[in-house]
Amino acid sequence: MSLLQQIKNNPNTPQSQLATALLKDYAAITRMVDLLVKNKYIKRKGNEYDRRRNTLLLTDKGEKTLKKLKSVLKTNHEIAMKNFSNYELDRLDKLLQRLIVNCS
Amino acid sequence: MSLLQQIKNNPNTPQSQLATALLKDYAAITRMVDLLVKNKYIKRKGNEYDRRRNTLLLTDKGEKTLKKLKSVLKTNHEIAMKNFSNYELDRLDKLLQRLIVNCS
DNA sequence: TTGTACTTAATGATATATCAAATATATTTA
DNA sequence: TAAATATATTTGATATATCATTAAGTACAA
Repeated sequence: MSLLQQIKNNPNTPQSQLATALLKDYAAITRMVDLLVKNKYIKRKGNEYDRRRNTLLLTDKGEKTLKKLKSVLKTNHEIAMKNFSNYELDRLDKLLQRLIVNCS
Repeated sequence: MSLLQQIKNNPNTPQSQLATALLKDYAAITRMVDLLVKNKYIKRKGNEYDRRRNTLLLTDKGEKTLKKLKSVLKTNHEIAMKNFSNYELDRLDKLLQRLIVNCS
């Protein structure tokens, strides 16, 4: 999902950057892209200016699926956040941020 | 680690229970046990009363490693929890519990 | 007792991740 | 500009997880 979204936002995002965004390594991204291409969610095109790179384009199927995914994820998010006030959400966020800082 | 600890606490814990504890499936446990046996952290013995089951025993190597692991994990825990008061910890715990309930 | 259903663990097929090495292209430098 | 270096992606070997199936043992009712 985030992969499709990222690709949609910028078809020229280098895969290295996708890897960072998804917390995976390059190879994992290559293989995810392979799968998405194989299942016709995206198309791989050569990048015009740097022939090492790929330009990745969502197909119609990819666009449709992304829309559906978004709606499902929105619902899930609402379910997860049920009965949380903005204040509590902020509190949780801050506590987790501190945990992350401690661990890094 | 939790696997070694569980085994140490009760060599007769059925592997299904280990699976639940580690949030893995049976097959994963079988393979982890295989690996631990192969690398001589534990020994597999037949269970006296139910021949389908295994009794798993820590070797000396397993015991030693568990001790080291514990100390490392303790340190990590302290690092992660640095500057958290008991109150904050409780707060975090409660918020996360609610999240879990919402999602289940 | 025997036949049926349930449990426990192991295995096979497959999916997805990593690390290390290879490949292809771009960029820098001598 | 040629050679060295750097960057982007892919590929191969391997690790670890899952699901579905199988095998072996147990329990228990007819």
